[in-house]
Amino acid sequence: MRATYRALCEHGYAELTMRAIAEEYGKTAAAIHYHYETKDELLVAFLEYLLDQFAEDVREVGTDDPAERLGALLDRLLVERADDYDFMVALLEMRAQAPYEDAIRAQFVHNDEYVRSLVSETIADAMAQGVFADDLDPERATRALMTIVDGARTRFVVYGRQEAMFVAREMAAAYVSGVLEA
Amino acid sequence: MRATYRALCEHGYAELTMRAIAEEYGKTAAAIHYHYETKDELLVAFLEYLLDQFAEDVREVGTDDPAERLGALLDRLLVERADDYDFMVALLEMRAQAPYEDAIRAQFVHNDEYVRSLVSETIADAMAQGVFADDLDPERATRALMTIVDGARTRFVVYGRQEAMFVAREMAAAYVSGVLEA
DNA sequence: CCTACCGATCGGTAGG
DNA sequence: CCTACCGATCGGTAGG
Repeated sequence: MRATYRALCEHGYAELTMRAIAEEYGKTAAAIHYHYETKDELLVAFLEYLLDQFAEDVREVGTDDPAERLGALLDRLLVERADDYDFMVALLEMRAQAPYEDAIRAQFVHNDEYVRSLVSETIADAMAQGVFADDLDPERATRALMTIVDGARTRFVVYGRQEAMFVAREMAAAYVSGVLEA
Repeated sequence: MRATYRALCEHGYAELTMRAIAEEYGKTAAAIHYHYETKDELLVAFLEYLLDQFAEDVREVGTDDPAERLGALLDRLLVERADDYDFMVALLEMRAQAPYEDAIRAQFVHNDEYVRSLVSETIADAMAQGVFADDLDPERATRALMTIVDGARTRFVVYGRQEAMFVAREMAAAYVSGVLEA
């Protein structure tokens, strides 16, 4: 998985070969086929590995106070990823395969549902405590926030500007205080 | 260019071959090399063709009233693209190459600067008219709106859900009325 | 712009 | 998990 990650970062998905992965692995290409029957199977396993790191990252936010917790979640999703350009590149490379590989799209859908449930429940908690407006649709607000997150990641990778993540964090904060707390 | 577009939509960037493009073109692969020396050169020309369609789309927004014009721009960037899944897929496929091809990244940067200038000037006009708050940073507000736009496009393609575009349009509207007009 | 073809490289496998 | 190798396909070109 780590060898696949390094090979993907170096070559990009379009130029990713079993031989390049094997080189990072320090073994031959045949050795990889011993563990994974096909290239497709390897890449599906790799995406699971990649997305698990995302899920772990947001799952371990331990704050209880809902408003504070929402801020911590947004920090995890935006600020703490601003240092890892390679990771964001790897993510976009895999995302671009979703329209052509159902198994890959399904993994992204599943991961997105998980992250959204964490955010959505936090917003619902804040509403219950009266910190947020009482006429919100938590799922809709969550989708709005995830749109910011995915926009920042895309812009970070395409334009190579880390700043995109901080602009997004500010914007998310403005949305929370300007719309959710209204 | 049209043949390249069709071949890209059908196969994705990673599986895009000169032969597949030639088949859509209705000629042989050698015929393409008569017009473009290399595959890279063809794809750079193709991206210019693709991004020109975007630029044309937003350039022709003719409304004068700044607040109305900003709404029209956002409609062009979000709502009117909600019917063209293939176009958004083609865009993401090319975007994923930006980290590995400087020429491609440069084209995206240039296009983004152009679109942002249109939005930014409209926001500045609205401020001058007193419709928007007088302490805004138009460029910063524009980056925020573009983050929503790019997030929606990415989510539309990755999750295959057109709804992402409409959620983003609502969110952009909430940002305009909740932050810019505040 | 086609026919015919090139060397290089691809994903994958047999046999050990 | 390696050596050795397979058929298929890649981007690109010579000659017309």
